[in-house]
Amino acid sequence: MFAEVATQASKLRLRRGQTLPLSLDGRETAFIVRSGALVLDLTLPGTARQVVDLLLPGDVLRSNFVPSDANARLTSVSATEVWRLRWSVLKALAGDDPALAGFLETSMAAQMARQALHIAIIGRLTGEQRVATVLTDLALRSGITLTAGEVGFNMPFSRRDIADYLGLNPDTLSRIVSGLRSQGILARSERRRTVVRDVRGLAALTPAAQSLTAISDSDRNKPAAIDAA
Amino acid sequence: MFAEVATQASKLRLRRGQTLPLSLDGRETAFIVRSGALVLDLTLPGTARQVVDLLLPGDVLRSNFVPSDANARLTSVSATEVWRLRWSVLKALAGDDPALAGFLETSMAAQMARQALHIAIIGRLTGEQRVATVLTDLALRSGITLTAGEVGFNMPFSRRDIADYLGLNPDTLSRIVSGLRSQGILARSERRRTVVRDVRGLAALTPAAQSLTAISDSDRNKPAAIDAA
DNA sequence: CGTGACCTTGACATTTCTCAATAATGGTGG
DNA sequence: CCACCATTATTGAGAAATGTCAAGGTCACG
Repeated sequence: MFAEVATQASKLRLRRGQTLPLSLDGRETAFIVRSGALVLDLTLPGTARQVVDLLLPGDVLRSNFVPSDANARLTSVSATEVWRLRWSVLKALAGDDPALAGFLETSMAAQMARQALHIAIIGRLTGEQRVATVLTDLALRSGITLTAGEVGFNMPFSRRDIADYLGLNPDTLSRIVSGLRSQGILARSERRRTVVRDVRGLAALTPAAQSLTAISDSDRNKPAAIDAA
Repeated sequence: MFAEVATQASKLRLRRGQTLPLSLDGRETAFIVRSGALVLDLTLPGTARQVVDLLLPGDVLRSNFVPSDANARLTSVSATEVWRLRWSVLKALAGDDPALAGFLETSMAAQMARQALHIAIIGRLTGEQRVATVLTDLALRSGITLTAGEVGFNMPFSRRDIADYLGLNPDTLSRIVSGLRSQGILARSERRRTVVRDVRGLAALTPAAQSLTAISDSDRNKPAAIDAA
């Protein structure tokens, strides 16, 4: 379904750490993540940065989804392929292709719902609950079952990225992760990879487990996932 | 521009405290706030509720903007008029009316941007900064200038609503508000009304002042505001 | 004029942050 | 392939912010 989009988009290949400008010559821009991972962050004056979204393959971002004036950045955290095009162009394509229009609308609604959940997570969960939540989320979105109860996934995000996503300090996050390891929930894993030893135990720690599963299930039907599979 | 929508929507009049179901017979629903104020909240199992959005006249909400499985509620906090219709119907109307389509798209992008800001506020600001932020926001969105530097606005939201919006507890919020009063930034005001004595002083307390002003300025151009004026 | 909801405030508990020291990791040039 | 360096991660101790609990006050409404 992305064939038409592919002809119109610039295909950007980014290395770890590269930052993309959010808008091109002041006009609204759309980004489609094809592979790798990026973070969208926002830094209010005088405060620590806040990661607003972790973007994985299939995610769509519009520059207007970010407060226009704010100091927002889109940064790749691994080798990444991103398609970029003017929003007006993508919208025109969607006008001719109901499947694409539906995909964009669903994707956007899902993103909004995800943001709402993110607010509840940051606003109301304890540190440990937040960490359990993001790990569960990543496991659902990009995990591979290793053995019964064990799931592994790539972890392109640094401690700082995850901490900033959760509204915690890196120090606090590190302590919490150590705690999860000593509880036997996480394995002592390599740098850019996480292994969850006890998926049920992890899920039991997060009040959002059910919501995440629901979002994940509805995502499985989305064209991008099928397209990528 | 809402003439056509008006013929299709059910016009709901709610009293303070009434809760609306978010979806009608399982299908996606759209709400347009015409007067009054509502809160959209979300409660993860075993945690305090989190208010995800404060809805004021002109705001548009779609039921899919909320995690489907989550325990979400839309509650009126004052006498309110809300238009409700199926999203499919509203979408069809937008298909025939580019102005409406544009309005919906802008409104949605603004809402997403607002959510992103909300995440940064909850994730990274101190209690006092959060309170200053929400007061500035309300002053910009619904305030009336009284004298130079003084702005008044209706405050339909309870302490609990605001606390839940900011991810604080009501006790802490109350302490912070008392502190702002003793600093001379807020006036000792009536129950459902707030008077800001020193708008500049208040704005100086929030790192998000500039972002809020930017959003507010772009909002002034939106049809609903003009329409309501 | 009594009742319940909402708000304020104090004392204390808990969580998270800050700062600093140390360790581990990954990339680079010799 | 190794030594070095910058970056990232871990951990401890103490500080600061926020939460919890409890008591009392205020307000609106019947």
